[in-house]
Amino acid sequence: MIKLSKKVEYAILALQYIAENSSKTNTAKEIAENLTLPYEFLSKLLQTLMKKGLLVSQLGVKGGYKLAKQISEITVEELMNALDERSNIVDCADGDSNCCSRTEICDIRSPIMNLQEQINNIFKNTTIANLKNNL
Amino acid sequence: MIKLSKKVEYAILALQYIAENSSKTNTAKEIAENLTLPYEFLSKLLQTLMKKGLLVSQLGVKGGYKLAKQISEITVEELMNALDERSNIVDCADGDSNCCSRTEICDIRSPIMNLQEQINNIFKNTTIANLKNNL
DNA sequence: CAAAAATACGATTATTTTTATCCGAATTTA
DNA sequence: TAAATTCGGATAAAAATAATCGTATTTTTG
Repeated sequence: MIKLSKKVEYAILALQYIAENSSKTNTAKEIAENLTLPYEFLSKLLQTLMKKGLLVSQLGVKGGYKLAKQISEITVEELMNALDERSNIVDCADGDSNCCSRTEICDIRSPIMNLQEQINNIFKNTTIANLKNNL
Repeated sequence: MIKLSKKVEYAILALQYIAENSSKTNTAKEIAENLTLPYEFLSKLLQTLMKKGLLVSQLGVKGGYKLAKQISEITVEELMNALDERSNIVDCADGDSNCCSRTEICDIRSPIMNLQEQINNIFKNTTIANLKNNL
């Protein structure tokens, strides 16, 4: 619980890899091999990032991916939003007021939402570029 | 992802309930009924909290649970530790240096650990008493 | 133009984690 | 001794996560 999914973890590594090799287009295969990540899974994930505007892709031979924006401009929050629908720490944090049977008497909702915001702020204030050693 | 487990959610509600009824011992059944939580599940959970020293239990008829310490003295971090083994956002954050094949070249480990600490601080600075409306 | 190297996309499967339940034993009170 | 309760182990069900498969489409290159 309270953990990053493999998707997010792999994506961070992949984005950093692409950033380091920004002079060329990087194929999913090459990235997977160099980072020792499952190709098919990574491939899906890159496609998602492309659709969400974090990557630009080129089809066909000589195809691959490039960054659509600098990794210093991509926050962890943005990445998580791109890869997963929700990042709510509790179900009712997403605005569904009838998420649980005790909604009317639920005393913890608003303070939990506050916790949520604090966590979001951390992810909002951390970029993919920040998540690297030896800066 | 990045969400509180039901265990933690139910435990927060239960601890607050017990705090509000601290003059008596509260049975798992009563708590479950009043909060509309699954009895068996809650029951297990309370037993765990007892073993971890957050609750005191009394066996037999007239048995039940009481707080072992004030909810203003129980942090969310303490509760999560009591209920779940780990609260690491990534697997390798728990000190296992061979958790992934890319450990030696993994650039993101230390910054991720930093993220981890920031999140832990939030949970460390929030008590169960804090997680209540209208304080 | 044909073959090869890629991404694109939908479906499906496998694995793990989370949530929930069942049952029998031990304890305490009345 | 019966009832109400916690205790503890095992198991099951459900959900989420992770991974794979197969096929189509696009593009380059020989």
